[in-house]
Amino acid sequence: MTRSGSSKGFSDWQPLPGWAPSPDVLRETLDGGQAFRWNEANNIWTGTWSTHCVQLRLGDTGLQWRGTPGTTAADLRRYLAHELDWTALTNSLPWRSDTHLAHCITAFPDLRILRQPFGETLLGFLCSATKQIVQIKQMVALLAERHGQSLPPWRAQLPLGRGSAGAEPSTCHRLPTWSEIATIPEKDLRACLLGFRARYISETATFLSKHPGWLDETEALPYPAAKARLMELPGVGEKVADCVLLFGAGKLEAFPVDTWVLKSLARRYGLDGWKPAQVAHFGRTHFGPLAGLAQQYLFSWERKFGGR
DNA sequence: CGAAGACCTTG
DNA sequence: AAGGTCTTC
Repeated sequence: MTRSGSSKGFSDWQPLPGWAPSPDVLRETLDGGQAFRWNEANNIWTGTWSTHCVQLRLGDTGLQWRGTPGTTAADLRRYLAHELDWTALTNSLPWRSDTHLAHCITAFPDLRILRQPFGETLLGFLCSATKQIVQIKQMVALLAERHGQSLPPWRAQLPLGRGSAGAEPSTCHRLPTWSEIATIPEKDLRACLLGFRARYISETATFLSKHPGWLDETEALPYPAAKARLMELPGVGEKVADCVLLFGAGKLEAFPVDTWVLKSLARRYGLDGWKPAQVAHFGRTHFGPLAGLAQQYLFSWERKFGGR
């Protein structure tokens, strides 16, 4: 390695104009439950999606990035949904008539919704049932490490003897594709700490490998049709389908109702005792066509400040 | 239909 | 109990 400033096969640091989140909001966006493949060390975030591995840091001049060869600024901008005007989108939420929403927005300025690869998002949220983010990240990391292709630029760069065990997680492996997962025995999936989710993932993989194009077609459908189709998959209910469409397809009208959103609406909107389906209906009508973005503000606030 | 239980595993 | 889904009373 002779290029100055590079390490582990990365390019040099480059500015990424157009987004200036605080450290907390950067963390909330990358590691707040939308995605499960970002890890922070020494104020540097390392993340992987598709065949891309990228690092982000907040310097004096703003957000900077570097990536493995083959990863362009355009790849990163797409992942970060950089082409959307998030200030304008947030401004169009009904915060003027909703003081709690206004409060949440103020608490997480510049929060945004990621645009992750559709299939990988599905895999992540199939792992998510009754699990916390740390555990979901653990499962996904094991899947990548044990069953995903390693990303070439990193392989030769890994230190032979690691100083501190586990300091660098599986960020140098891509996730296995659905066709690859279809060939993995269920017991090997369970060995990745998937538990009962292993059967869902295995059956989904079998279906998807027999129906090439099915995922792409689903992603391209309008929200209601896409959601109905996703819910045909084993292990995909309302909540998972909405998460996949919101975080992996840019469908900002999707309004996932998990325990945090349930708590938020019960506590801050007086919807105590309402069931998830009722809360979902309230959310879509009250927050409008960008309900998913509103959901993310409520979710982040409730998790960070709401307690219990 | 709507409310419980089961489903894996770990902190 | 944990960011659910599916099956069964």
